[in-house]
Amino acid sequence: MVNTRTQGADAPTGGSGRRTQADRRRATRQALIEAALLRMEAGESFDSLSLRSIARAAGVVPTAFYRHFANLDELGLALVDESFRTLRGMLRQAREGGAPPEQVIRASVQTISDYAREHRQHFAFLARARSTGNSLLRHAIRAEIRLLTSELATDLMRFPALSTWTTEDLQMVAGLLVNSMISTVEAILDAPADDLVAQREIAVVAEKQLRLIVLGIPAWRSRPARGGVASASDMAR
Amino acid sequence: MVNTRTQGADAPTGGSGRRTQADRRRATRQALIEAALLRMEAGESFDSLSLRSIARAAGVVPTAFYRHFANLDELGLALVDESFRTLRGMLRQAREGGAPPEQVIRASVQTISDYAREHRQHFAFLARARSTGNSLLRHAIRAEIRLLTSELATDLMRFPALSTWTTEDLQMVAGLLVNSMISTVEAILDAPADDLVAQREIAVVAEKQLRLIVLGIPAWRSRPARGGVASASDMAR
DNA sequence: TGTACATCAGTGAACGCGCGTTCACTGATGTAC
DNA sequence: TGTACATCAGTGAACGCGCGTTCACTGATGTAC
Repeated sequence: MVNTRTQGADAPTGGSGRRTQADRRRATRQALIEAALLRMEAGESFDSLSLRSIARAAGVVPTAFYRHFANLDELGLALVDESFRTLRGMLRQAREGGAPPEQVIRASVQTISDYAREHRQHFAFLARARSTGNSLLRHAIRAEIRLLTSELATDLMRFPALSTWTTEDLQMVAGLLVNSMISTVEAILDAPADDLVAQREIAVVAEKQLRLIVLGIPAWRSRPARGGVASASDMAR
Repeated sequence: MVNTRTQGADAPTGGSGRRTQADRRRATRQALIEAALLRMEAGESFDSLSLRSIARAAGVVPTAFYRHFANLDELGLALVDESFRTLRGMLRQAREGGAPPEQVIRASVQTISDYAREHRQHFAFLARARSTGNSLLRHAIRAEIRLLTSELATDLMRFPALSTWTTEDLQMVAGLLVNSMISTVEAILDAPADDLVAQREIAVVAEKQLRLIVLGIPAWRSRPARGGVASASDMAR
C-alpha cells in the first residue's frame, strides 16, 4: 500500500470513476482502522501499537494520521464503535432468527461462532482491548458489554421459565451467559483460524455449557433452600 | 527506593544483621518483581512495561536488570510462577478446607474473594497478562489454567452426582466453573479495591451463578433429550 | 464553459525523548592459604 | 586471625533506534463568479 503523492490510501473510486476529496479521506481513515485491526488480530495488544507503524501500514505518512484522529485513543474508540456495530448485528440476527425455543441454544452458538469466524478482527480486537492496558478503551468496552448484558436480560424475560424472575436474577443469568460466550470467543480466537476441528470442538463444549446453565433454570430459587445451599444437596444426592 | 552505591535494593538484612551478596541479589530480584506487579496492579498492561522503568522503580540502574533476567519475558515468566504458586495455595486451601458439601459453593466463593483481595497483585497480573499482547506469557498462563481446570475436573468426580460423568463432560463443567471464576475475579479487580459494598455484591452474584450451574447438574444428559434440546423444553415449560 | 482563488488531505524535515543493550568499571563480599 | 586474590552485584557512559508531535509545504479537488 504505497501512495503516490497526495493520493492517500487505496479506496473504491466510486461509480463515477472520479475520486473526490471525501473519498480519499474516507479511504485513508479506513486504511488506518484496518491496519490497527490487522495488527491486533495478529496477536499484538492495543497499546503496543504505534501511530507511526499504523500510518506506515496504511501507506500514509505519520502526520496524515492527525487528519483523522487526535491520537491513538481516538482511533481505539472508533474501533470499539465499529466492533460493537458488528456485535449488535449479530444479536439482532440471533433475536430475529425466530429459532424455535427447542433450538435456541444451538442456533445461538451457531450464530456466535459464524460471526466470530467472519468478523474475526472485530472479535479479536474486543477480546484483546477488553483487558489491555489502556484504561479508557477498557472502560468503553466494558460499558458496552454491560449494556448488551442488560439487553439480553430483557430478552430472557420472554421465556416462560424466566418470566417471573426478579430483575437481579435475570441480570445474574444474563451475566453468566455473556461471560461464557466471551470465554468461548476467546477460545475460538486462541485456536488457529484454519483448524476447523478445534473450532468445532470449542463450539460443542460451549453448547454443552450453555445447555447446563439452562438446565439449572427450572430448579432455581433466588435464595438457597432451607437447611443449606440448594445446589449442594443436589450435588450430594 | 534509592540505593547507595552497590547496595542494591532494600531487603531484610537477615537475623545476623550481616548482608551477604546472596541477600542483596535476592532483594533486588524481588524489588524488580514487585515493581512490575505494582505497575500492573495500577492497570498497565505487561507490554507497556519497560526494563528501564522497572529498574528505576526497583531503585537500581537499568543494566542491573540483566544480572537477574535475560529480558522482560523472563521476568514475566517469574511473575507467572509466583502468581500460580498463590493460586495453587488457594486451591489447596479450598480442597482441604473440608467444607461440608452443603456449603461448598459459599466456601469456595469466600476463599476466592479472600485470596483475590489479599493477593490482589498476583490476580491482577494474571488477569491482565492472560490477554495481553505478549504471546509467550499468554500461552504460559493459559497452559497453567488448563492444568488447573483438569485438576478441578478430577476433584469434581468425588461428588456423587458427578461420579458417573464422562471425562469430557467433567472437563466441560470444570471449564465453565473456571471461566466463571475468572470473570468474577476480573470484576473484583475492576471495582475499586476499597469499595467493599461493590466487592460483596460481586461475590453474591458469583455465588448465585455457581449455584445456578450446579443446579443444572442433576438434570444433565450428555446428549440432548430426543425431540429437541433438553434445556429448551425446560425453558419453555 | 473558463478562470481565479480557497480548501484541505497528505508530505517531509526536524525536534527531543525514553528505550534496550554494550561495555569497561568499582568496590564490597567471599575464599584460599 | 590476617592477608591476598577472586567473585560478582550493581554502576554509569555511550550507542543507535523508533517514537509522538510541530511545522511550513504542496498540489489536487472544490467553488464562486
